[in-house]
Amino acid sequence: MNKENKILIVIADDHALIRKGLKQVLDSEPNIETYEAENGEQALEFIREQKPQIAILDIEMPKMSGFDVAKQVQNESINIDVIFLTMFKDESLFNKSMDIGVKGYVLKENTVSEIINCIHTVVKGSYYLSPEISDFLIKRNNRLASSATDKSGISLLTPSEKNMLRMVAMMKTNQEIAEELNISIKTVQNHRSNICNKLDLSGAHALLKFAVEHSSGF
Amino acid sequence: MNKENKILIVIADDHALIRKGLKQVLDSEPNIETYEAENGEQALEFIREQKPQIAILDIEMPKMSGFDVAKQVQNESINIDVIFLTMFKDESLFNKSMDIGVKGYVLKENTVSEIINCIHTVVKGSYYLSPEISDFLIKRNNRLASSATDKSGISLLTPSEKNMLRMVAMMKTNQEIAEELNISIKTVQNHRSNICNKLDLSGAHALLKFAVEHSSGF
DNA sequence: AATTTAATAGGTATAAGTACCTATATAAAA
DNA sequence: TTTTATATAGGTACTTATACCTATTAAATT
Repeated sequence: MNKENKILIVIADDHALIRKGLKQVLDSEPNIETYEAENGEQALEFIREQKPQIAILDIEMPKMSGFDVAKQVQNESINIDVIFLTMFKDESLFNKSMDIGVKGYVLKENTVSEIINCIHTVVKGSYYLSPEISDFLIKRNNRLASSATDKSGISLLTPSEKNMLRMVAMMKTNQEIAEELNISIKTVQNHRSNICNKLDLSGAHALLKFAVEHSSGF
Repeated sequence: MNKENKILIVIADDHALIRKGLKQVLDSEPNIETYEAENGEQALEFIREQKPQIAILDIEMPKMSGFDVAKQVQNESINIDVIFLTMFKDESLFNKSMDIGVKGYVLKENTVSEIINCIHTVVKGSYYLSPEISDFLIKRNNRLASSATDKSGISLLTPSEKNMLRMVAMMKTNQEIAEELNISIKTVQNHRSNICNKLDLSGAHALLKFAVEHSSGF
């Protein structure tokens, strides 16, 4: 089954030089067809109309950033793999990118062959990150998996409060927790309230979110 | 302060060809000194006696695997950065490697320049992974169950329903989702209802629980 | 042309969680 | 001994989510 009829790729970067260079590299590949956009708006328009399989987006762009394009694409449930091409090794930017489902994250400082590699990897359904970025990912992973980054305030909690958190993390309802511990549901609610105050949490599901994200740390 | 007096590196691989090639590449770098070992035992012996800063270990080796060397080094609390050089993109092997504190993971199929890059990154205190490997880490991070758990019925969902699930997994409230997508909260509620029916979920937090646990699968 | 699916939006009722209070018994600490 | 921290329980008001309903529009299928 030859399904690679042609991979249609939109390239969005406000620097003509990078855009042209990238286009030249990609055009030398068989089965790849490219379209250029010089800002996010143009890219999004093309994505909506032509439905390319892949979007290679510069993050920093006028009118609409690559980040905004990726978010919008996700909101509209458009089936496209997004690859970010950026100059900055910014950790929080990277984390946000992962949150909105970006499949590839390549640094401009890297070799041109890397972007080809990235495209092939993403087409196969995998993620691709520049190795310099993988450090962030490991840290991110370790943050979720270890109590070393314990500055969250969990140490302020009493034993029963920690126990409560454990059960909240299992997504048990207050009623279920109350029954399991043979205490009143009001007690459970009070514990939750107290925990929220100690951890400075507020709003719907705030505690549940915290509990799930830190479930390894208590 | 010139702290790079010389980086001492031990290379352990049972294939002389790879060993020599690697040595040649590294010796062309300034400030790097190499020692060769043709199996894990030799490598460990050298590590104990000469305390090199970095060990580049093939995982598959006779007598003692690179994996065993890394574990032993960790047990003896020897201060050394371990880089695995391997042929296999094996996910469980990679996960185990992360658990024993390996700092770099490079595939042999990759360019020789990658290993140089890896060494510099590791020396600076960061992690380095071949991009093909970072995919594993992302999956690990997304706390995925295997693709076998894919039988959960997610394939029954429409694109907007999957999108809804993504946002539910981020623990956004219906109100927040509605605002972000510029649709009525009732639409959001209906989507949730439909998803619950399709996935045969019911009860408090059932959807949220599902979404969080399967957040890698959509 | 008729039917189905997807996305949209509304109604009504109930259940669950959050916010902010008070209050008591007990054990540990100042 | 008085104070403080912890675990317990209740009240009240409000917000959010769930469970079933109906219904319209557009797009895709039959």
